[in-house]
Amino acid sequence: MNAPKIHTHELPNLERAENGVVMRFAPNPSGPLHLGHARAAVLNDAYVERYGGRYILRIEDTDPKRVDPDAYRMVQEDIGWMGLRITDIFYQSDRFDQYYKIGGDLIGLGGAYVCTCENEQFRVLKQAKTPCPCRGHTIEENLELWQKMLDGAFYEGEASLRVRTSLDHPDPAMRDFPAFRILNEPMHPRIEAHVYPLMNFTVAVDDHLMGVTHVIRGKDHIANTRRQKFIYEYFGWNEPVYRHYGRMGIEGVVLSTSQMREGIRSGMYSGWEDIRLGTLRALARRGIQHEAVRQVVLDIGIGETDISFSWDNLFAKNRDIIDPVADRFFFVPDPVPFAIAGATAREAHALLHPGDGKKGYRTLKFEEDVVLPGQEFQNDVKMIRLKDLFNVTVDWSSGSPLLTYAGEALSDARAQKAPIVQWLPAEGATRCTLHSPDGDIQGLCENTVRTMQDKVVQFERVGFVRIDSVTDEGIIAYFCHK
RNA sequence: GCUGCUAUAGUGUAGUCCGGCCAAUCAUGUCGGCCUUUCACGCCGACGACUGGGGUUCGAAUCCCCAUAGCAGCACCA
Repeated sequence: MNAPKIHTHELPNLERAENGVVMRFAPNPSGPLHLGHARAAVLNDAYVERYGGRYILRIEDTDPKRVDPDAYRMVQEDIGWMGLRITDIFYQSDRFDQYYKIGGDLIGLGGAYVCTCENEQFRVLKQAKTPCPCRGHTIEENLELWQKMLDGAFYEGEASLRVRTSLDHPDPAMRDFPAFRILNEPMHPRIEAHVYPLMNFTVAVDDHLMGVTHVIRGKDHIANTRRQKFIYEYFGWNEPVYRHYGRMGIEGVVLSTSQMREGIRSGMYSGWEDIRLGTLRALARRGIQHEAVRQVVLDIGIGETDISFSWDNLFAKNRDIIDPVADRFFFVPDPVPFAIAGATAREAHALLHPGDGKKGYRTLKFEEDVVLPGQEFQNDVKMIRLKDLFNVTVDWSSGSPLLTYAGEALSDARAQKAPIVQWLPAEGATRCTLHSPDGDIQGLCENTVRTMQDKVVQFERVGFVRIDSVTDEGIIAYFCHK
């Protein structure tokens, strides 16, 4: 066995980071974390690790429509699984009073105005670079309207606070974007509010108040960064260093939380842990190690190129970690019973790990009746070696295969190019269902696997699996990768 | 439509800022071989890329221009 050769691309250095950094991971608690979150979380974590400093977890729960009360817990669990070195935790829902105050300050600076236009009407005016009537309010009028908003004088959609940018800005996305809105429902799970701040406002305010020095986030935030800079400018705050990495598409899975939620609701998926999902808990259930996720994310880096995530690359990292430590066991898919003629009862000893004899071996009793993988008999094999036991010849003359003891010598099996297959005693094996993304496989496995709950083992000639549960009914395992 | 970002092998990535050391790195993948009582691991070998077109230059993956493609934003989501 060799030490796992982990070589990961070095992340580029960050400017203005020599004296330490303050960075943040800021998820929306709408569901559990997935691979997309892991990228942001790990990248930031790695830089805090490199430069030293604080790593802030900021729960961005300012949209009650997109808050799942369970997600507060799930996000924490997922962060724990990833092993992030979080030093500070903030909930934006605890900070509304500050946002209101600073919103008022921004109005006082002439940087924001209360807009009571209809949304669609404003959109049209904006495209035409034309100010809406509300833009002409004086600061005093705005302050008054703002107070009315806070006092509940407006209903949902009737008023918003907009940041005054530049109406002839070439990018329509920059023109007078909203900072607060009014929402009458749903109720926020943690607080009572009807004036809700929007992310471009809270992010700018919080990044400043929390002393964030470096922001690493996806390219989809480039426009938001530019919007947030307007707020920095009004207040004269120092901007953090921004880096935006490219979009990451993931082959074969839905990453959108709302789509996953819908799939779960409709029964298409069993839950957030369904192994067909890209959630971290789904990966963990299959036996993907958090360190493999970290490595693959660091390997991908912070390039601005849009990329497609490759499961192969993740599996390779995971295999590097798992292969040296995973115990080996026999699993017989599609088990077919056979009686071996001419063999004497005995015990077979098979290494728990072929590269590490110190781990010892497991013992399998042979007493004439065994089960073998059905697919080994699809073509007319003449000889098979039962691994760690002996050779058998296969006689097809009666139509169905008859197996007869054919000696111990491995060299005979080699000479005959006999397949070496996993086997189990017909009496003394445990039922095992192996769930894989491609479907379920029924089979039998060694009884010892009963002691391996939550561990990742290798089913020889099948692949690495995680033992999910052990009951009187049998074992449930999840296929990880070859 | 407007605005912006990106463009190296099947996938990820190095090199691009400061042109020559790049007939382009490493990993993964695929194929072949060796090793092996697993179709795992390990070892050896092969395959495979600078989006296209102009320009600057003695010389361009690297600089400039144009084109094309992909992505994102233009939400009272994050």
